[in-house]
Amino acid sequence: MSPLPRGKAPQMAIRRLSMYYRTLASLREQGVENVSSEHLSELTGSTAAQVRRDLAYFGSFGRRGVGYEVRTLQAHMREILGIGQGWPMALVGVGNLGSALLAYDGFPRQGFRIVEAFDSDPRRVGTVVRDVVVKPMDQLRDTIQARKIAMALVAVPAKAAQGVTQQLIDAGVRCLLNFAPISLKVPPDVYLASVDLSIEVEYLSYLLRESVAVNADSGPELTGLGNTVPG
Amino acid sequence: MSPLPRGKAPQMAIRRLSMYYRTLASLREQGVENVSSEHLSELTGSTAAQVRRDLAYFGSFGRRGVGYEVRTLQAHMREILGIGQGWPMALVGVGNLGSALLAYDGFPRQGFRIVEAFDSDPRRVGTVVRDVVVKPMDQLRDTIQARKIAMALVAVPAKAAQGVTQQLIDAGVRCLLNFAPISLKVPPDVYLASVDLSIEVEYLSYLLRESVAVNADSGPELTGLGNTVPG
DNA sequence: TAGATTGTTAATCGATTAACAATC
DNA sequence: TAGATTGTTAATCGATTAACAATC
Repeated sequence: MSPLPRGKAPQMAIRRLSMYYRTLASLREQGVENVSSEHLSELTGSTAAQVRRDLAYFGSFGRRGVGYEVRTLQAHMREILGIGQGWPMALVGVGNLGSALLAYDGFPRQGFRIVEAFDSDPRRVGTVVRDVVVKPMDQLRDTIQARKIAMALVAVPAKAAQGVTQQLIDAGVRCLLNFAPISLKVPPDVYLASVDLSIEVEYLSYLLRESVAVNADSGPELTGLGNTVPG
Repeated sequence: MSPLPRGKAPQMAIRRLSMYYRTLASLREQGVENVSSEHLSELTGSTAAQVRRDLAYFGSFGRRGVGYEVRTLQAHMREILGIGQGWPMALVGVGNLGSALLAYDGFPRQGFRIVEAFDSDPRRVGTVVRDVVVKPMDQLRDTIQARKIAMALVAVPAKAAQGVTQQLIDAGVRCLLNFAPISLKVPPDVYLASVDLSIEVEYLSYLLRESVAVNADSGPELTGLGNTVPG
C-alpha cells in the first residue's frame, strides 16, 4: 500500500517532488492528461533525466514510450509527500511574521492547517486571527498533546527560539519549521527545516558582489560562469 | 583589496558563512575575542573541518596553533557577504507577507533596507508601512532605475509572480528573492533565491510519513538513520 | 513494426570528510 | 620546546548526468 522508499532519496529530490506535484496540479487544471519527463522538466526548470531519477527513488509511475498520466502521477506525489492528510500545525509567535503565516492560504490549500497559535505577550493572547484564538504559552503543552499535533512553526525572536523549541519537543512535536535567524539544536528524531531570510539575502548579496568583482578586475576565465540559481 | 574567490565555493558554503558571521557577532557581544574552528563548528552545528574548508575558499584568516580572532574573522565574513553595504531593496506585493517583510527588523540589522514598495491594489497604494509609501506598479520601473536598486523581494500571488519578475528585471534588478510558490524563469545573469513555504512543509511531512512507515513495517536496517536536518 | 519514452545502470561531477604537514 | 590548531591536500562520499536496454 504505502510507497516505501527504494534506496535513499536525496533531500533535494524530495523538494523537487513538491515542484512536480505543484506543476502536475496546474497541468490538470488546464485539462492536460499526459506528460513526459521532458515536458515536466521544462516546466519545473529541471532536466528530463533528473525527473526520471527522482521518481525512480519511489517507484515506476509511467509507461515506456508513452509518458506519465498526470492524474495518477499527481496522486503518487501527493501520497509520498503526505499532502492532503490534513496535518494540523501549531504556530508559536504571533507577531508580524506569525500573523502572516496564519493568513497564508498556501498551507490550507496543501492540506496543512494552523489550528493552534501561542504567544508569550499578554496583549496578543486572546486575540483571534483567522478563526484561531491565540493562547498563552502555559497552555502549549496540554493543547499540543491533546490535539496530537506533530508539526509546529516557530516564529519568535531569535533569543526565545531555542526555549520554545524545547517546549514544543517536550509536548511531542516531531517536525519544526523555524523562522528565527538562529541555528536550533534538536535531537536526532526531530525533523527541522528552516526559513532564514538573512541567509537568503546575504547569499544574493554575495553573488552580486562577486559578479561586480569579477567584472571589475579579473580575467575572462571567470566571467560568465553559471552562478545563477534557477528557480 | 577585495577578497576574491580562490577556487569555487559551493552554494552551501556561502550560506554557512552567514551562520558563521551571525555566530561571530554573538560571540563578540559576549566579549569573546578568539575562537577555534572546533568551537565555531559546535556553535553552528557544523564540523571543524568544514569550517576550515569553507573559510579556505576565501583566504587564510586564522593563525596556526592559535585560532581565529573573532573581530577580524567577522569583518572578513562581513566583507565577503557584502553585509553592511546598505543595499537598498524593493518589495513588490504588500499583502500579509509583504507587510511582515517590511516590518522585519532582521533586514536593516544586516544592512539591507526595503526602501521602496509596490502593489497593484489601489486600496494599498498610498498607504505607509514603516516609513515606506506603497507606490503603484506603473512607477516601478522609473523608481528602481532612479534609485539604482539591484535587489527585490517578490511577495505577490503565484499567478502574478512571473510578470512582476520580468518588470523588475527590465527595470535593472539583478537579484530576486521570491516568496511566491512558483518556479520563476530568469535569465542567467539574474540571481534568484526562493523561500517556498509549501516545499518546506511538504518536506517535513515527507520525513514524518517516512518515519512512521519505517517504524510500522520495515526491518531494522532502515531505522534510526540520520534523516534529520540539523539546524 | 517503428518511434517514443521510460526505468535503470554506469560515468561524471562536486561536495564533504579525514588526514597531516606547516607553523604559531 | 611541546602542544595546539590552522590551511591544504587526498580520500570518500553522494548527487547529478548521460547512456541505453527494456518496452509501450
